[in-house]
Amino acid sequence: MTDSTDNSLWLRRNYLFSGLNDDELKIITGSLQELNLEEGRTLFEHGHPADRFFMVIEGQIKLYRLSEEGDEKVIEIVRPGETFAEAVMFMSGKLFPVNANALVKSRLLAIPSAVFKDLLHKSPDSCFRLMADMSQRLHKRLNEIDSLTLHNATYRLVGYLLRELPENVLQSPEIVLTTPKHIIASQLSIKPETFSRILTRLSRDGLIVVRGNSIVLADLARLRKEVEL
Amino acid sequence: MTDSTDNSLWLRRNYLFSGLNDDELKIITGSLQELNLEEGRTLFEHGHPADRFFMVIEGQIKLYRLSEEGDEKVIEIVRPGETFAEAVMFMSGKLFPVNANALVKSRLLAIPSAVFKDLLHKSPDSCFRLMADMSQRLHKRLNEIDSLTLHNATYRLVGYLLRELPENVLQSPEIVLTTPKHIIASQLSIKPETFSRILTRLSRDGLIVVRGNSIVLADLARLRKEVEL
DNA sequence: CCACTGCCTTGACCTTGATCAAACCTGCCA
DNA sequence: TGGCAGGTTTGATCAAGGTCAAGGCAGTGG
Repeated sequence: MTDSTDNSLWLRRNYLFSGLNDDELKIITGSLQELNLEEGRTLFEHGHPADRFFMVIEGQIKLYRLSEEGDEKVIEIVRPGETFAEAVMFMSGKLFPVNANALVKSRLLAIPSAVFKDLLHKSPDSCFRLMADMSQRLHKRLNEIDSLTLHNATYRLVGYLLRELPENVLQSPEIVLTTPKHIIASQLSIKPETFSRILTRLSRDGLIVVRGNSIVLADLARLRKEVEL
Repeated sequence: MTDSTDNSLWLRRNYLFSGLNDDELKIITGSLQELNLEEGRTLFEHGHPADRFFMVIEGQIKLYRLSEEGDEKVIEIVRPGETFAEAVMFMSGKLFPVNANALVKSRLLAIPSAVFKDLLHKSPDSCFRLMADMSQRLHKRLNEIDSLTLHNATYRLVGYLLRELPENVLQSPEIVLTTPKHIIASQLSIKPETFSRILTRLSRDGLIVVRGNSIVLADLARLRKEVEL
């Protein structure tokens, strides 16, 4: 059952909307649209006009770019609770800068930019939240450029594994990949073959143990050293 | 002679401050600090606390990252009229995400984040300007990631040349490099040797004519085709 | 006017990761 | 249950761009 109460709960949970009062929230929930996407369906395409942004409720949305030859670079996998394309409304032209499609059956909320913008106009506080959000994204992109230019494929992969590790390191350091390996590879700008080879090398050296989608970080200390130096 | 009148002119000229009324502008000009940097001097370092952001009045500021081994990746060259590090004030931690130093003798204005933030609190309009600014930067970074992962060194270099070309294509399509070639190379994530080799190849093929810092784009049509396909 | 320094170019060689091709799983559905 | 499809692994080879080393070419200051 998805009613607007559910939706406001989802919104509330996200930092972007956490400062809104009940009236403001009602304006948003009243204006938003629920979308259901089957696996593989396209949400929008690079260069198309954008008049709304999105929050994922369920599933996974793949944001990616294509080269002229059709090569795909995955920019991000958006997961439940997260928003995307909210910065587009401030771009001149307001065109989506990436393609988006559903990696698996997904449910999302579409928030009309105009409605949200109205709200921002009246609430510097919400502006500040959005700016915090944007500066964080900016920082993430900077770090990606850094790791693409200053570091090699192994570094990127090990960095990814360590970031995937939940906070409480106490329990057994196991990661379960929730996305096909070739998608993760593309996010890291590595070809699937190379991705696989790096995993087998790390296994051979005893740093990790791979079984299917499960990767146990067997030697955290050495893995950490790998990305520090 | 640099007085506060001069400074407000510089500010006014930048989109970020263009919406401020005279009182607001006076608050800023009253709080800002002028900095003079000799060639090669460091303005700030990656990871250091940030409580202000900057506008370049004169000179060139190099923003860059360093790897553990000391390799340098130039993120951006900031030129007169442009601001930088204004997004940092919204990051948790508020640490500079890059290093900054003066490529040549430079003069800049330092704007205290707290003062500007106060102003933003009272002016959604200014917030919108800043958000436009940030979303544009976000887009630029995305395009850089795109060209790093989906395109090769020649593509990046040709793209750079075409972007450097002034709007009025009528006049002779000559570019004068205002920065040492190895700095441009680093911006494009190319080694100086490779940069040089690509230039000589493009020359040999008749696409450009290089003489020192001057590059004439001799065959615009073919150059454009190079980046489209 | 010379020599020093920093930048750029050129050449020979090397390394990382890409490409191409084939085999291998594993889950799914007929 | 058998076969098909998608994803993954493995092997052999390739190529783009990096590395190392040596010269060349200014511009600058003594």
